[in-house]
Amino acid sequence: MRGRNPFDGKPQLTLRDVAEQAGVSEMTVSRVLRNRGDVSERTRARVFEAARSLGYVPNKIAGALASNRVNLVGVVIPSLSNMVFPEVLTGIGQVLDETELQPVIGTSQYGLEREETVIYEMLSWRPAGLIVAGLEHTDAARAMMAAAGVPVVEVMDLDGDPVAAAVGISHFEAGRAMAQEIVARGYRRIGYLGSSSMSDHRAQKRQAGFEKGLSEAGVALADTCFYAGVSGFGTGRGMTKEILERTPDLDFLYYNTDMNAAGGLLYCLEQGFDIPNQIGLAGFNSFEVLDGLPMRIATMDSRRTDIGRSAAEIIAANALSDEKIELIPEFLEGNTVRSP
Amino acid sequence: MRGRNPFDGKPQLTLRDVAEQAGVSEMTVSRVLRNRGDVSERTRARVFEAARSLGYVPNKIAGALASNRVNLVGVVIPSLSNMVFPEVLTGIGQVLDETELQPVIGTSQYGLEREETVIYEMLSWRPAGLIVAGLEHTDAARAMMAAAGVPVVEVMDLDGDPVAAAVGISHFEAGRAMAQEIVARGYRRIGYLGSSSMSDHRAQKRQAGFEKGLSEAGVALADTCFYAGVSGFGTGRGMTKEILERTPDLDFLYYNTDMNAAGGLLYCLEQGFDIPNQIGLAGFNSFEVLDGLPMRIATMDSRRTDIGRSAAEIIAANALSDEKIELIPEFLEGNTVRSP
DNA sequence: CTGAAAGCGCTAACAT
DNA sequence: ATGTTAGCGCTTTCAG
Repeated sequence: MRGRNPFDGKPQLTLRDVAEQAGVSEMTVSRVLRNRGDVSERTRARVFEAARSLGYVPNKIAGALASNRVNLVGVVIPSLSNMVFPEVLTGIGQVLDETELQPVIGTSQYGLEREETVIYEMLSWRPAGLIVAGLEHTDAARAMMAAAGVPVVEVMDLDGDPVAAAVGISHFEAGRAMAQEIVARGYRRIGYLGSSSMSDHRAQKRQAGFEKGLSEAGVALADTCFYAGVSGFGTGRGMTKEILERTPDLDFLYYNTDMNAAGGLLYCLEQGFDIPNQIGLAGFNSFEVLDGLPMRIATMDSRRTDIGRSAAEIIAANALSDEKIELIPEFLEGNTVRSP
Repeated sequence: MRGRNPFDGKPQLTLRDVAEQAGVSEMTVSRVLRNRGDVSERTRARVFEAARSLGYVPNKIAGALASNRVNLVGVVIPSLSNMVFPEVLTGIGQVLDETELQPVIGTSQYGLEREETVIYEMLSWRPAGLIVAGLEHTDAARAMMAAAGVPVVEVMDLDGDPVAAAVGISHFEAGRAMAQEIVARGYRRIGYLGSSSMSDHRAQKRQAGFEKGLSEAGVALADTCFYAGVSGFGTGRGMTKEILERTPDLDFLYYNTDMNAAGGLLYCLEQGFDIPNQIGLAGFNSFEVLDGLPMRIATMDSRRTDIGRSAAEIIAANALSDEKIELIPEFLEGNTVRSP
């Protein structure tokens, strides 16, 4: 019985019921309820009254089938627990709220197989568009996206080969730019702290770009530290303690996210380190919630809301485009790095 | 053209196409693709191959209309930006992942009118169930929920009059219990710091319960401080500074959420206050991300994941129940309060 | 094990 | 300004 609707025995109200109640045809009711075509004011009022009094709720399934229109936009992200994704959704929502379109969210839990399933399920509802986080997908998922017949936008990342349109930043370049900033400020004994998960492709790319940037400046990464599990103050604190005990002469710590950096910052302050002189810190992802820490962590704003807005605009324009929109992350100096 | 599907000119594949390709009837294809009824192994293989090679994606809209079944569960929450709601979604997801059901998320942005619209839109897709955060709704929304004909569960809160089933905690009692803990630990000059928004009904209830608990112990709230906007370290820090400058002899600060409490904690530590002796702090909502702060904030776990799981179980059982499930929040002592 | 017919509730297109 | 007709793509039901 699972998933049975409506509850057996309680038939749903149809246009016909409203039409009878109002003494007009189904078609007229349909027009009134959708504000289509000319209907006399008198009839309008009668229909609305009939619908209201019966508690009629239209059946969008039937409407969608008949009209071949669905006002849903599928959005596939890895998770809602990582704050970056709700922020992308905020941007999407800002734009779609101005339209008839509604986002429908699905999560892949960082699994490519699962992502494929979610995309398949979403497309089976024939949405008006699809927004998918990241560029890494199974072949089948890419094929579905390519054949969707509606606007598809991949978001967050531009380091790779998008199926269709894409909006994001280059995480590789973001890492590289951070390396340049750090080296320019005189740091030389640099550690990287990040996730051991291979599924965080964007963090991987930042790390690669970071190492590239360092090596271009003739600096080698002095040490790395990885964690399994979720980012957070405890994680950042633990990693920081570990890497500094192993390599005490580090003068800079670059974290995969500000959440971990915040934990590291608190640890370093407790240890009495002189930040940013003795040791500097930087993260990624500028989280508003962290304003109010004892120091402002140097970071790079990944422009998540802008990315969401931009992707939603492509969908709203019903543009079957394959344009790539590269946003440039903003370096926020904070006060955990020395001046250049 | 907005919302038009599929893209004009690219007709969607139908069962008929697959049937022709496989040389069987539409009905047989339908059976194979849904694993229904007996189909010979040979036919199955042929059909799967045909579907795969064509890249066929079933049309759930047509399927839902014909079968009167929809495997979607509507979930209406105020926002995704406040971490408590994604955590409820996590619990819902854990349970629904074991079934055919899929959550579809809608946000009300803390607006009752908007919530009504979202509920209406969701019900118009004839979902298999509906989960709505909170007990405060417009009359129209309550009427729709009552007449939905599918399981409806209100979550998070039990202080009020649910339409049907409800799972949550009593925020009033949570506030009251916290007051008792604080008074039992000898604090007497107590301040409350929270949101000025009337839309956060649950925080309002906690505050009311808190004041009730204090007055039962013969203690009056010494001061209050409210903010507009979002919770975060900066907000908590700012409120804390303000209330302590105005009422320097406070010996306890109770915050509406751990996020604000964390900002307050950092401020108090910087000021050199002796926590928990000179001043104690407590919040609400135990966020894992905060593990790793210099001290563990006393708080109450609002059992958000359990709430989500429990609500999803009612939906998954297709139970048109009106049972109320009260979960009891757990007091977590941390080390920002004295021992009793 | 497979197929044919009927229709889900609504809307596009064409009347009037 | 309103009504009529014919499906949308699928599943249910009933026949074989």
